Amino acid sequence: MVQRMAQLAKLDDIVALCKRRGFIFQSSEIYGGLASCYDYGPLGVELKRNVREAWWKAVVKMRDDVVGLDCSILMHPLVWKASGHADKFADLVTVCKKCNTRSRVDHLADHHGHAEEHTEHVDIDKAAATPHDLSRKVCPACGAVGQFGAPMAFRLMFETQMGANVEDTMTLFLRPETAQGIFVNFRNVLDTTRVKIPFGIAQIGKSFRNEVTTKAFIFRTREFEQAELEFFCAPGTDDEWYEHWKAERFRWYTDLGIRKENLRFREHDPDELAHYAKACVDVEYRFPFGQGDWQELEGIANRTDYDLRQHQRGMRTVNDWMAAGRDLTAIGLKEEAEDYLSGPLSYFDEQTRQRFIPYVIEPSAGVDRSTLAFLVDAYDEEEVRGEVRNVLRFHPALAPVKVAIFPLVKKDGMPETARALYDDLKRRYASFYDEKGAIGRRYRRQDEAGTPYCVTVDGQTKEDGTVTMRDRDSMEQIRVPLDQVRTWLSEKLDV
RNA sequence: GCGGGUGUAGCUCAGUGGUAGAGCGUCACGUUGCCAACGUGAAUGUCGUGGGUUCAAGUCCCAUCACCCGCUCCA
Repeated sequence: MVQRMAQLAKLDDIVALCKRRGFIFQSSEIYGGLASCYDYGPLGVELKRNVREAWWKAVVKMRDDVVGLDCSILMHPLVWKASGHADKFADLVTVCKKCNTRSRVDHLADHHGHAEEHTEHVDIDKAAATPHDLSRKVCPACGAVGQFGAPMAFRLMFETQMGANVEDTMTLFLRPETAQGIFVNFRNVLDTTRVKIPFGIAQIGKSFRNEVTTKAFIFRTREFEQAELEFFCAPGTDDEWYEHWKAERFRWYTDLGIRKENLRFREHDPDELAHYAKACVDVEYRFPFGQGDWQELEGIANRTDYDLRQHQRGMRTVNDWMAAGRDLTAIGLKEEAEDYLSGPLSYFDEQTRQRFIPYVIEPSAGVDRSTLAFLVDAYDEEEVRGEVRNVLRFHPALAPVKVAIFPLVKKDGMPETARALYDDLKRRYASFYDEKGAIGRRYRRQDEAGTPYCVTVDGQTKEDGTVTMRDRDSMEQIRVPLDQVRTWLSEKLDV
């Protein structure tokens, strides 16, 4: 219990620090805020960019078998029919008046065990308007019969309208995941980049989900950023690649400074798996909120050949959709073709002379969640001479500012020398110059922003050409020749 | 959506129906010169928002927004 309180206090401290130092603000704050939405301030935007770049470097740049992509957020409505989101992302939910438990209407059974059939083509407005007889349904939580409130409709995808002319506007969805943009471009990439299976396509971008509840600061928000890789491989090699990406992705977090004891895998039980997934594991971080919960940072799934097969069905449904007046709820996906294995999204392997639908291993990471985890894990308070020192022990690659440059005092030519050094360093590293106030205060301010190194030009600089190099974590200082500062930093920072 | 809690300066928080406060931080000047130093001064408030009660509301009442905790939900 004591530990739990400490953890709760810790998240509060981090939220306060985020606000105080300009990492993360509530969205639309001066208007009273907008639920579940957050803005990244000057330091936060640098941190988040660094997280993205670290991911892109590890997943795309450092590999010969992965290429990048950046898709539009708005896509053809049938994409979401094929992916299953258009149906599964719209539910009717009711609340048991007795125990206040929420259940999906289509999951409720009466005491004979008959669940209402899950209709595949849900028009949420029609479904909400249709009377539902729940008088004999049993609450799965408390067993009460017929104690349900009126069903509430949930739209789990955001909708928007495309077209300025009211008469030919089309309802579109904001993507609930970036993955589908990759599947939809599989053929394009294959035809234009000379990639050969096994290979992956990576993308970082915003996604949107109308979560029923949001949670814990930026952990679960309705607008969020994903970093996703779809790695295409031959059936039969998928288990191997699944293990490969599990190891790669776990190591990415620990290489960037997440402590191993705060990170773990959680393998999904077979009955927990989505119907198309052969295996799925979450990379979880022990966040200091809730009960000190392990919470998902990233899911790594073996999605088999499901997605590409679904999109082959989707492609064949376009005419039906047009004929139905572009009404997504009025149609069903075309059945899978008999020769689907040689369909438009199949792959021909020249070595084995075989054609197949590739299997997909999908590491899907939450950028905002990772950013929060890096913040939480880096956060430290320590007592120095009776004072609390707040320090963010970021990995150099993630630190928003890499180096701060100070003149010890604002006279005797020190500002000029320091300024010249700053002008040189900023071309290579995110740098910060400060000549105001006591030196100790300037150091501490940088500790709180997570800046790994501070360089101070002092009286000795004029005499022997050296400056003080101060280390964030140990607070130790060494002297480095002015003209070797850049080299010295590159050894420490370019890791 | 339900239950509990919170909302006052940039941050942390005091504030008995009767003049809007403190500490920290920020800024300026001076001093000092390597770890949140000192002195002097300054700026900073839709008291979350909107109604109501009252001679008078930060304080009481109603509604609403946001955040936190617990349920619930969770491609």
